[in-house]
Amino acid sequence: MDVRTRYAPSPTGVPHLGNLRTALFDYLLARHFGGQFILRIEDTDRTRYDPNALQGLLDSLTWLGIDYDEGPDIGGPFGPYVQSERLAGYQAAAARLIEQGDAYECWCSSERLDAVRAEQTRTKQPPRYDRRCREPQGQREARAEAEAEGRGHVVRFKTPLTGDVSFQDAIHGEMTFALATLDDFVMLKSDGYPTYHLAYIVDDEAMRISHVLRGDEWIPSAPRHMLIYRALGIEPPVIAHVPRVLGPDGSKLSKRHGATSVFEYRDQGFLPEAVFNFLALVGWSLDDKTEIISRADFIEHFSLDRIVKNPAVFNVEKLTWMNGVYIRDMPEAQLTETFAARLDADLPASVARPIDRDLVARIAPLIRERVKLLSEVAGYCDFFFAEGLTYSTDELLGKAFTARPDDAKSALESAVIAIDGGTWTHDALEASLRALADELSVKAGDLFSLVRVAATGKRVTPPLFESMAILGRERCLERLRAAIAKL
RNA sequence: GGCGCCAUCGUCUAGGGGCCCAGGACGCCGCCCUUUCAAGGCGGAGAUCGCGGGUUCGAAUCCCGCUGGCGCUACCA
Repeated sequence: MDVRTRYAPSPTGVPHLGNLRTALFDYLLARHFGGQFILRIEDTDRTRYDPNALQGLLDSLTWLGIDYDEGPDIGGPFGPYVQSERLAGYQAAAARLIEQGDAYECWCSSERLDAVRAEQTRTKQPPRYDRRCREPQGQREARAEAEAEGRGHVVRFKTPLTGDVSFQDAIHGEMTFALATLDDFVMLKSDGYPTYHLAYIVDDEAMRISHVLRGDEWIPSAPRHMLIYRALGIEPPVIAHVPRVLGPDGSKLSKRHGATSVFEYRDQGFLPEAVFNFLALVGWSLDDKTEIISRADFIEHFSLDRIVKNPAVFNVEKLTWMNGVYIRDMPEAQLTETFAARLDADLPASVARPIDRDLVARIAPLIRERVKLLSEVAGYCDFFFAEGLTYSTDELLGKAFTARPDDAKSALESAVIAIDGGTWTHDALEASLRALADELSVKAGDLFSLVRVAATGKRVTPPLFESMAILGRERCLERLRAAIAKL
């Protein structure tokens, strides 16, 4: 069997991490079996439609490196890949179901539906459609009312009143539901658009989808879908209800938990490779110990039966750690390019553009193991680029010299003398300053801190002597003298 | 209210009757390394496997009940 999976998001806003995780599983499954991964846009809800969302959807997949074989922007043999352009198919399916006696027109007004539900809720009855239009008599009356008011109708599925429906879920196993608890759900809305239930089934069939992965909030709807498959004579695809991604408080991941959009993570400086790795590991694992897994290995080893059933809380801390791992493991050329691009965005306008690639290439090895997020890069190395340093005398003196600024001043003066004539290399600088500390009977660390702030304007920096070496003799001495002048 | 899903360290997870008085990772704590901060190394705390029954010589693992969390119950997906 050809494995064909799809990611079928609704263009209603910014792509959500939870959806993307499911998309990732779809992608991995398709690639694992050498099949196809399809992108389909489910824009059947005109009230929530956001014209800007499509681009976001596309961009999020591109950023994560999840490539699809068929989709709205690239076409494919089963297009169009946008549901609003496939209305005829849903309408035909609905018509066929009516003809078969598996569905019927419902002319009830939403006001009546609301009233019915309100009454049911009040009397502690399960709220659901009372099936007025399921009977010819009721339907005639409702239709007359509707036509008098100029309203249209919906098409509802005629759910059998008794019996069970069962289906096999690839993750949960066999599931059985009593039909008596279901109602006659809407398949086609009065605006002629289908609901999800009809639309996805018609499209999956048309697009030869073999596996459906979706959030487990769909489980309660699955029996309806089985009914439609049966009525339409369609062999259901493999269905896998995957656990959802939750916020730290155990509720649905949402805005108030922080970033839910990939773009926010991208902007904070997470690497797509890290997000990919992390996301693939929420709800799935390779074994009992492997955390860092390449895309190729995910594809090689991915399988539905290692997806867990329970929901997962999104753990940004672990993502952040993982991002650091990916930064540390990145090839140097790529690292330089990544850092440079980020610096280009983060460094103040006063720094000349383009950012000096050679300089970044020299700095990158010094800071790579300190950086967990790209957003931290500038903070670690802006002093290499900036001209004027801003720091307070307190910062300069630190704990060691706060009580004796004069000693600090003379120490810096001696430092200038000690290093000015020597060779300007890491080793030479360190040797001179260590000797000086000895000579002054000052702790090496204290002297280094003093020089560090003078040279970089910060108390926390990349390794001092390497930094000074990169800074160069002129700029470094100039900064030390500026520090002396402050004291 | 009805229907359903889920349940192992704070979090992500391994485990599928004896290998588990439960392994790994993040985070946390300590030590080492060390010019700051990291990274790295070593070590530690942290889970009576939600609770109660049952099956079994033996249960985190199988069964039942309960509890809890979550979801669905729309002309949203």
